[in-house]
Amino acid sequence: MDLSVTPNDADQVAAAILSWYDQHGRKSLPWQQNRTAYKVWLSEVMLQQTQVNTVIPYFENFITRFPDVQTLAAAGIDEVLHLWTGLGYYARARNLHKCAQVVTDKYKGEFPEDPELLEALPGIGRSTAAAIAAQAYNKRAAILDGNVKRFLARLHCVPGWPGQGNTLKALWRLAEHYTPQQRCQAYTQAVMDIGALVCTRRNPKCDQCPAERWCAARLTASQHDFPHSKPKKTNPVRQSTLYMLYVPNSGYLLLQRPPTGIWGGLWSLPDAKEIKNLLGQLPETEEKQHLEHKFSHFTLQAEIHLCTLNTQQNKPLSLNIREQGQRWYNPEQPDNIGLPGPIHKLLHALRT
DNA sequence: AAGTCGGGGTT
DNA sequence: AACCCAGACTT
Repeated sequence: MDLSVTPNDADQVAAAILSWYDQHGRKSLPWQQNRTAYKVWLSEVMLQQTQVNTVIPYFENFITRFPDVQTLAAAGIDEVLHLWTGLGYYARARNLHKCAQVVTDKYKGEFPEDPELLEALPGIGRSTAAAIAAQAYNKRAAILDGNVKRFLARLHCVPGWPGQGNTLKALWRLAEHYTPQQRCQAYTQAVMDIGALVCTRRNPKCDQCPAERWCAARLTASQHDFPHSKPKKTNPVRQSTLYMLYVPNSGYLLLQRPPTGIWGGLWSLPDAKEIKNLLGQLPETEEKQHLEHKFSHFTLQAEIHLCTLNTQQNKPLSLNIREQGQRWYNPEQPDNIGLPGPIHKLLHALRT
């Protein structure tokens, strides 16, 4: 690893990157139009571990429904999760909602400019705080997302994979080193664009890169060795039994999942234990389906039991009382709630 | 430091 | 099928 750079080098590299940005950088992304701190923040949170093209329609939906931070703060969490459904990492949506309320109440609806204050807000870490400060307020702050990690790891042949402590520390040091005092908004966008469009994971377009002449990996033809890839491990399989409990004229029973854990805050099907708590016994199954869903860190295999309850059996479920965390879901008149993709698919697959 | 938390795009 | 994506948060 070559950390023997001087401030003078950093200025030259930053100047080349800024010049590249003026010619080739992205300037028409939705959150770059009529830029506000609210739009920058919303986009940055959505873009955490999520690709640009995936985010765009969600961003548009959110801006239409919640045009400002006060509107988002005043909304119900179920509607926020509903609009977030499919984006994944639902803690982001809960933190987003909470953050909107803090900004509305504590900061009178104006996001702070200081990265340290931004980082204290829920759902905003070091890189996102810097991105908001730089993009919304043109403040000098270094970002380090996946794009920049790859770009810097190659530029200096930084060993190790970025999840490792010392590797991450070296990358942050480089990120701070190259971030210029001036035009930080453009620079920040530029390094992300270079990572996304030029210094790609495979087949990087080094001949188009403004930092080619300084790149240690390019010099040694070792672009493909950096950054080192994450050590892989096999994902476990978790098995479960879920019930599609149907009550005529009401719908399917859904339970709200606890705020933390998988599908946190979303509405899902009850498992056998939950059904037994509610009914005292397991109902007779009419039909079974198999569900397999792959998460990034485990595979879910579930047996789906279809059951219909007659009116007499309804009583233990307090049909006429809307219990906290329980609801009846009618696929023909769906509620605006957060519903995991595979559960939504199950509930809407029974079209006759 | 390691684990948890999604769903989708790309190859 | 494997790998990664505009990471944050908990343990």
